[in-house]
Amino acid sequence: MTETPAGPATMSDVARLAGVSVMTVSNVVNGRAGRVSDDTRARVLAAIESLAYRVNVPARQLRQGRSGTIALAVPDFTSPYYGELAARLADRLAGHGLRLVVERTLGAVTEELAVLERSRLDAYDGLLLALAGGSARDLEALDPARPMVLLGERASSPRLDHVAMDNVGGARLATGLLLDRGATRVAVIGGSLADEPSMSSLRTRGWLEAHRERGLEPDPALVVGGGVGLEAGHDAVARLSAAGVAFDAVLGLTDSAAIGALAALAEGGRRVPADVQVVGWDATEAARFAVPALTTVDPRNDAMADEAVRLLLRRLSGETGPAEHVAPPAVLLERATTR
Amino acid sequence: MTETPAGPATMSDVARLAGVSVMTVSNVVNGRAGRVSDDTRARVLAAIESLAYRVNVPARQLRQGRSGTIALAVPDFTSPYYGELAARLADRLAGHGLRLVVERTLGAVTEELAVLERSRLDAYDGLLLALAGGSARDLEALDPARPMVLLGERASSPRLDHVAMDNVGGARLATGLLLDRGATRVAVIGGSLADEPSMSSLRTRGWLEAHRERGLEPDPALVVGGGVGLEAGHDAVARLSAAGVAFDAVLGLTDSAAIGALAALAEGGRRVPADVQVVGWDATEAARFAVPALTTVDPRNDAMADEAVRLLLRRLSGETGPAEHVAPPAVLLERATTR
DNA sequence: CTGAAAGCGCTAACAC
DNA sequence: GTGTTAGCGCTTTCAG
Repeated sequence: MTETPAGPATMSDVARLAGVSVMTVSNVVNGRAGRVSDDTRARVLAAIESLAYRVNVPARQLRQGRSGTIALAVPDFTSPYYGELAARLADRLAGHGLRLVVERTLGAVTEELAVLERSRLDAYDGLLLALAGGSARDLEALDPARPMVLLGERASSPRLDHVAMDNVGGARLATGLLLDRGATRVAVIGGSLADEPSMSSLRTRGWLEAHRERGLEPDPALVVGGGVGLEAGHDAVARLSAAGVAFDAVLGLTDSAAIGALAALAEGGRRVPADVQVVGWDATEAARFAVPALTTVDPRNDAMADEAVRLLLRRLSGETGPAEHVAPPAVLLERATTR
Repeated sequence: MTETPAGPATMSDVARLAGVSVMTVSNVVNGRAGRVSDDTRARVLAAIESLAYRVNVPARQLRQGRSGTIALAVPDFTSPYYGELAARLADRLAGHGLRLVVERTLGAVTEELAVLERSRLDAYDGLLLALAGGSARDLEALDPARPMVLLGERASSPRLDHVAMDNVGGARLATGLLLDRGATRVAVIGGSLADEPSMSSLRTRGWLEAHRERGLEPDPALVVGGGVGLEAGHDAVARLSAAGVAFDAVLGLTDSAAIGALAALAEGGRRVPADVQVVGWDATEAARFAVPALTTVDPRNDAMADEAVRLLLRRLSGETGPAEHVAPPAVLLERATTR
C-alpha cells in the first residue's frame, strides 16, 4: 500500500520507486550519457512516468545559477513591431538552446523597475531590453546582474552593449525620397523637436537634416506629436487638416502611425500618392498589405536581432570586454504610397 | 579591509554587514510591518544599498512554492490579437499583484511541449493557454501541476476551465449580416469544412448555419483555406479571382485575413463595399483604421480576459470545484466595409 | 556505473 | 523585536 504523496513527485520519490539514488535519477533526467546503464535508465524512466515526475525548475536554477531563459522586455505588448522582434529573437535563441519570454516594462525602465522587478529579471540568464521613447534616460543607474543588451534608439550607455536603430539615417533617407519625388511640405507624425535621444527626436532630426542637405528649411508646424500608434496617426492628420496646415507628404514615424494617416487621408478624400505621399517605418507585414501598399523604412530588424543575439551570447560565454555599439543602416522599401 | 565578494551579495552578506540575523533582513526585504524596529530597518536598508543586494528569486520561489508570475502561452508572437490579449490580461493581473509573462508554444501544445517545457511552465503560479488552430487536440493528455485556464476555440476539455470564443455564433452573425445586406456568394478566408473543433472549422460552421437558416446552401468552393494572416488573406482572394470563382462578399476569419483581402481587392480594382462586402474578426485596432474601416466580429476580448482572470484567481485561491466553461457572446461592429 | 554528503539562498515556525 | 533551526529539490564533488 502506497503513501498518498503530499505534493508533486520529487526526485527522491522517483529514486525510491526505482530503487536507485537521487543522483542516478538526476543523471537520467539530464541525459548524461554513459553514466547510467540501459537497464537502470529504463527503471528510472518507468518510475518517472508512473509518478508523472517533473523537474522542479526553481530548485535546479538555485543550484545551477542558470535558467536557460532569456527575457525580452518591451514597452508594451500591443505593438506589432515588438511582436515581430520577439519572434525573430526567439528563433535565433532557440538555436542555442535558449528560450525567450516576453516581459513588459510599460516604458518604465529605471524608475518603476523597482527592486522587486529587478530581482525578477535577475532570474533570467540574460536580458534584451527594447527601449521606448522615454526609457533611454538614466540608463546609467541600471546595474544588471546578468548580461544585458539594449535595443533601439541610439547607443546611450557607454557601459552597455547596444544595438541601435539607424534613426537619423533612416529618417533622412525617407524624407529625402519624399523631397526628391516632388514633395515640398513633409509632415512628421509622432515627431518631436526636443533635443533628446528619443526615437521621436532622432527621427525628426533626420527629417530636418534631409531638408538642410537640400538647402531647405522645413516648417516646424509640420511636426506633430501625440504618439505613434494607429489612432495617433489618424488623429494627427485630421488635426493638421483641421488647422489648415498644408502638406503634400507624410512621414509616419511608425507603420502604425502611417497606416492611421492613410485612413484619415482616405476619409478626407485625398489621394495617395497623387495628392499626398506617405512613408512609414518598421517594415511590418501590415505595411505590405496597407492600401495602397506602404513605402516604409526598413530598420533591418533581422540584422538587429542577429546582432543582439550575438552580443548577448558573447557575454553569456563570459566575455568581459568593453561595450559594443552597433547600428545596422536602415534601408528604404519603396512601394505604392510614394511616386 | 573587506573581502571581495565572490558573486552577488546574499542575505547573509547583508546580515553580517548590518550586524543582524538573516531573518531580520528577510523581514525588512519583505516589508513585514511591526516586526523590525525603525532603527534596525535603517541599518539593514543601508547595508542592502551598499552591497547592491537583490533577492534571489529562484531561492525564494523554491522555499515558498510561488513566484507571483502567470504565463500566457500563445501560438505565436506576431499576431496582433495575442498582443492585445496579453495587454488586457497583464493589466487585470497586476491588480492582484501578479505579473504576466508571455511564452510561445508555436501551436504545439502537447506533442512538442515536452517534459522540459512542461517543467518550465510548472514554475509559474498559473497558466493561461491561448489555443491555436490545431492545438485543441488531445488536450486531455495535458496535466498541469498548476492552475490553468484555456482560452479560445470552444470548450474542449471537461477537466479544464475554459473561456471559449463564440466561434459559431460570431460567424453566423457576420454571415447573416452579409446575406441580409444583399450578398449572395460569401467567400470564407481561412475556412475549413473539416469536422473538428478548430477555429477555422467552427467559424466555417457558423457561415454554413447562417445560410441554412435562410434556406440557402452555400457553394463549398467559397471556402478557402491556407491560413489567416495578412498574406494568406491577400493570396486567398487573388487565388479565388484567378480561379474564376465569383463572390460578392468576404468573411475573413481574422482581421488580418480580411485586411489582406482588402489589399487584394484594391489591387483587382474591386470596390468595397459596392462590389464586394468584407467582414473581419477580432476587432483589433488595425480593423478600425483599415481603408475602408473594417466591419468586424468583436469576440469580446475584454469579457474573455475578465473571465479568464476570474477563473484563474479562483483556482489560485485553492478552489477545486468542477471545471467551468464560459463563452461571452460575440457582437458585430458595423463599419464601412458592409452596406 | 552508482551513491553519500553538502549546500545553493531563502523563509516558516518557533524560540527567546 | 530578533535569532535559531530546518529544509524547499536539486546538482556538484568526491568516493567507491
